Amino acid sequence: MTEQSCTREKILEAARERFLHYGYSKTTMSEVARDCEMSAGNIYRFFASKLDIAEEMAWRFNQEVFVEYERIANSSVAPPQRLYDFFAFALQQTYDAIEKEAKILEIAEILRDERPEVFNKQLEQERVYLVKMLEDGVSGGYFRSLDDIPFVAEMFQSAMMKFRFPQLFSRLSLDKLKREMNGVLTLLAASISPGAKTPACVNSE
Amino acid sequence: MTEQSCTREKILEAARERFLHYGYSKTTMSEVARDCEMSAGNIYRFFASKLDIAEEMAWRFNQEVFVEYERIANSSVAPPQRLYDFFAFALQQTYDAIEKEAKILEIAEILRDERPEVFNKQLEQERVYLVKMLEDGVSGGYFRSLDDIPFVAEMFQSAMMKFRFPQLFSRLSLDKLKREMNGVLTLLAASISPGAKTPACVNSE
DNA sequence: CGATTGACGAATTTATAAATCATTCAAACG
DNA sequence: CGTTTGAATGATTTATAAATTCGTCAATCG
Repeated sequence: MTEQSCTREKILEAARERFLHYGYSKTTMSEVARDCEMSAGNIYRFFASKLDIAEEMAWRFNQEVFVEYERIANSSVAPPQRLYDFFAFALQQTYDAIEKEAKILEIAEILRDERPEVFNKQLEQERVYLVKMLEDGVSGGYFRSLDDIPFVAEMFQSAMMKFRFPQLFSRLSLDKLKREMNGVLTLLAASISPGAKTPACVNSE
Repeated sequence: MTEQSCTREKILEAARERFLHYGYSKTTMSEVARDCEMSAGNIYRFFASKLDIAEEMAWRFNQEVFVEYERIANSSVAPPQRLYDFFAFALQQTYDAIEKEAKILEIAEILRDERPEVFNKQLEQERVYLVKMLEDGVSGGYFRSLDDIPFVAEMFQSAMMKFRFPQLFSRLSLDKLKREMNGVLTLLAASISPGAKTPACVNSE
C-alpha cells in the first residue's frame, strides 16, 4: 500500500516537472516513465490516463490554495473584509501561477475543455468557504438576512467568474483586473448590506 | 457615391450569405467576388481586408440589437424592470442567434481574438443605455444615489460578462443561464437599492 | 483618369505519408 | 500469482510538399 502510493507520488512528481517545463502536450508518457525508471505501460496501473495525471496535479494545486482560503474564511476580521481578502487572494494566486509558469495555462485550458467537472468541483468546494463567510456576516449583523445563502454564494461566483480564471477569459492586466474586481465586489457587498432590498419585479418572467 | 456604397452593400450581402452558410474560414474572397461579378482584387477598394467585412457584419448585427435596447431603456416601466428586460433580451438574442446560425460563433471567436476592440466598442455603446436606466432609477427614487454612474454601469457589465456572450464563455443551457442571470441581476439591483450601503473596508488595498 | 482586372508573392491551408503517441494486453518475470 | 514489461494498435501529431488564399499593384479598360 505504501509502496503503491509512493510510486504514484513519484509518477506525479516526474509528470509535474515535465508538464511545467515542456508543457502537457509536449510531454510523453514514456518520458515520464523513463524518469521513474519504469515502462510506459506500468504508469497505467497508477493512473487511468495522462489526463488523470493532470487532473490530480490540478487537485493538489487547489489543495494548497484551500489552506489559505480556510485561513481567510475563519479569520477574525469583519466578514465583508474577509470576502474581499478571499477573492483578492484567489485572483492574485491564479494570476501569479500562470504568469510564473506559462505552461499551467495549457493544462487549465485542456481541463476546461476535457474535464469541466474539475472546475465545477473546485467552485463547489470554494463555495463552502463563501457560505461560511456569508453566514458569519449575517449573524454578526454585517449583512442582511439571506434566505438562501448557498444560492447567494453561487451568484457571487457567477458574477466574479471573470476574475477567478483571469487569463482564461480575458487578457486584462492585473491592475485592471483588480480595479474591476474591487468594483464588482463592492456592489455585491452592498447588495447584501443590511439596508438593501431586492426589487420584486426583477424576478418576474 | 451612391454607386460606391451600393457596391459595398452588394459585397457585404454576398459575404454574409457565404459566411453564414459555409463559415468565415471556408469562404474565399474570390467566391465573394464571383457572387458580385467582380474580381477579388476589386473588393479591396471597398474593404481593407476579409476581417473588415466580418467586422462590418458584426456592427450591423449590433445595430439591429441596439434598436431594441433603445426601446427598452426608454420604456415607461420601472427602471429595475427595464434593467432586467435589457439583459434578458441581450441573453436571448445572442443565444438564439448562435443557436440558429452556428457559423456566427466562428465569427465571434475570430473577432474576439483578432479584433477585441469591437467587443469593447459594443460594451461601450451598450453602457450608454445602462447609464440612462440607472439615472432614471436614481432620479425616480428606485435606486440610491450613485456618485459614479458610468462606473457602476461598467461593473454591471463586468458581473454580467458570462451572460453577454453565453456560448463564448460557458456551455450552459439557456435555462441555467437564465436562472443564474436572474440571480446575479437581483443581487446587482439590490446593491443599488435605496437602503444599500457599500462597506468601507472592501475598498482598501 | 478613375475603375477594374488578373497575375504575382508571401503566408496560410490542405493533402498525404511517415512518425510518434497513448493505451492495451499477452507474455515474461520474480 | 501479482508485477512489470514491451510489442501491437489505432489515433494523433509531425513533416513535407503542393495547392490555395489573402492582399498588392502594374497594366488595362472604358
